[in-house]
Amino acid sequence: MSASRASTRADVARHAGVSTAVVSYVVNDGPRRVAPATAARVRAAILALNYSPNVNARALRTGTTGLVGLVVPDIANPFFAELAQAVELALAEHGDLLVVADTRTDQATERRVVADLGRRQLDGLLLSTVLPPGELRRLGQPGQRTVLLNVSSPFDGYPALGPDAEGGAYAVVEHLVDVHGHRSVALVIGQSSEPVPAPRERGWGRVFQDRRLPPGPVLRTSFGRIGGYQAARQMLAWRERPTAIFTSSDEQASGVLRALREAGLSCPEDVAVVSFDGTPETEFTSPPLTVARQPVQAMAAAAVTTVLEPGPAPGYQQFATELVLRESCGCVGADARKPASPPA
Amino acid sequence: MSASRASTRADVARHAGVSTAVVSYVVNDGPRRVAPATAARVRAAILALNYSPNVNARALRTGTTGLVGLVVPDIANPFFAELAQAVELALAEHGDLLVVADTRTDQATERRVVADLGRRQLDGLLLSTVLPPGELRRLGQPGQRTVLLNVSSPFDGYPALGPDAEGGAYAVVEHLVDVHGHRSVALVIGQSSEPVPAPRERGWGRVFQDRRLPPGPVLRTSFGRIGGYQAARQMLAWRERPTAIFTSSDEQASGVLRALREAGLSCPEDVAVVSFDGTPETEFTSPPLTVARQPVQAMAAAAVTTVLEPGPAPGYQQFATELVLRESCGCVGADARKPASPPA
DNA sequence: TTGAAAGCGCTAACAA
DNA sequence: TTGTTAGCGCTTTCAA
Repeated sequence: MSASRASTRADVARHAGVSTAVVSYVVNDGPRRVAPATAARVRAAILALNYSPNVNARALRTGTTGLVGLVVPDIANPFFAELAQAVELALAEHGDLLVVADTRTDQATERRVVADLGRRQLDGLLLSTVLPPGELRRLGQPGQRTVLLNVSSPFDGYPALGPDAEGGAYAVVEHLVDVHGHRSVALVIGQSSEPVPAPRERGWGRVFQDRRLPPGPVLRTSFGRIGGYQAARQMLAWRERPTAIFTSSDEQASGVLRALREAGLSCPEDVAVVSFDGTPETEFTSPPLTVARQPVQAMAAAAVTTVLEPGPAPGYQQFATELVLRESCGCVGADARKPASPPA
Repeated sequence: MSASRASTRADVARHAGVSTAVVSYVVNDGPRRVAPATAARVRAAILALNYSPNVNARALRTGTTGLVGLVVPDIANPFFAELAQAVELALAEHGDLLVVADTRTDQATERRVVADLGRRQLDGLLLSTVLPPGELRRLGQPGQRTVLLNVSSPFDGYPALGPDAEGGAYAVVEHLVDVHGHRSVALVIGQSSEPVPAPRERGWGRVFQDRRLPPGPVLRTSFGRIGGYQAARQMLAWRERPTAIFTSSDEQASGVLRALREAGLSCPEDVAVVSFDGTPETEFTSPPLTVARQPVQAMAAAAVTTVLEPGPAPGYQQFATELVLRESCGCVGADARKPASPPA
């Protein structure tokens, strides 16, 4: 209502009878010391005038904005939503703000967005990319420090971090094979832009390699729920349907579960399902999902530290996933919980 | 790697043999006209020097940052994640960036966050508040235009928008009563800080009022999955358990569904469940949920227009929800889809 | 059509 | 311990 013009440090200086430098020292708690009495007067003036520093002016002067960007393929995907939340929390502890950009898993959009943010003088950029590695390298160094998120191996030229996707996939598929006796596990995985098989695929494949078993079928589809749903429908139409499915994301698993249900099949009795991510909703699906859970909090904290910390960037930080056993693999009280289902 | 210092408009001016003003005219396409030949020279220089304007300097000069804040209680809640995505998309079309802040449904955190963002010279603030209305009013006018999101009635002092929550709740509960013949519907709703009953509660209540029926039981709990789960567990322990449940959020419904399943009850046969929000995952729950769906895209677009558009702020904009009928109320092919379940 | 220059609010080097 | 002041890079008025 009031404030026809916000007060500036000059107003405060005048009001307190000091110089603007002193105001600055008080506001920033340095770099010079200020006499307690003077400081008190300045603080009183700040309160009286309801002064708050102009962030843009400071940014112009210091070259730092207190803003960190996060670029993700799909913020509505529970995994990225959880990641964004964790990153925001970690940033808040540093007094920094989170700028979110969503690329809709589209390469062109990502190019535009990254170029855009590169021009913005953010203090750092956290990037979960869908661009092929080669192109990313050609991106050159944008103004700010960039950390790659959600990658599963060292990435030349950038600090990077992510889950041990191969290990996580191995563990959860191995569980299906060794504990539940499945001889074959179908893989539902997102379209990869890389020439090498994605880590989740490698982990899955290695389980069978190690046991000299033929790997199960591979279905490449989109990462979302629909992708999982379609992949499962396809498989259920086969003459010989798989007894177990490993999906590369929780959302795909959600789609698979729906397809199973529509087909009148029960999980885990008819088809076991396990997935990768372990977002909170996996505890609430029907049945609850056995997953390789990503340590989201830890990765977010590390990402923020890496992007904000001065000094030489660490190369690659890998995070172990956690195998969470629930009902969908056949482990926990699967029958006690389904008194309504027939003996089959 | 290179750029020991980014080039400035002065570098470009020198390179092109013009003044800095002309560079500015070219970059901003105004406010003065520039001779085509000159403009071409300037553009060449910009390319040659890989120049891009310093956003902070411009922000300082013009007082606008190209940043809009979004404050939500829980970005990991699928509804807010979807909202954030839609807002980001709408902002991107304006060339603006989204700053996200998460209050974890905590009033103290929200106070801090809003004060923080208020000092940041953002171009606008989109606020989904958990503060009591009175306090919000006392917040006074922050620097930027603030639009309240997710409110269901006019809010004195702020432009605001949100779903017709009362109408949506009414429609979905009415469906349960009129079409499926339930005489009583339990309400699972989030803790409200308001003295008046929340709109969703009013809509639910009015269904019974209109029919001179006693309303069903009310369970106040948290908005999340756990809240729904606990509320349902509680109800299932009652001597007479409800035949239908309306939850105030999809996440609560997810919790209810899990509790039902654990208790060996089937939905909708034993207990029907309907909810409010209609996030994408409700199509994938078991069974798929009948919901009052919020028009997220439309609300996000309106929010962005309202916060960015100059001129007098519109007062309150309300959006109708859409009744989406699926299986959880008992509507669609509920038996055709469950060939594995016994006749009961 | 273009150039010169003031000044946005702040920080920090330098002087006192 | 405090004051003075030069810019950070940009936009835009005013003059040419």
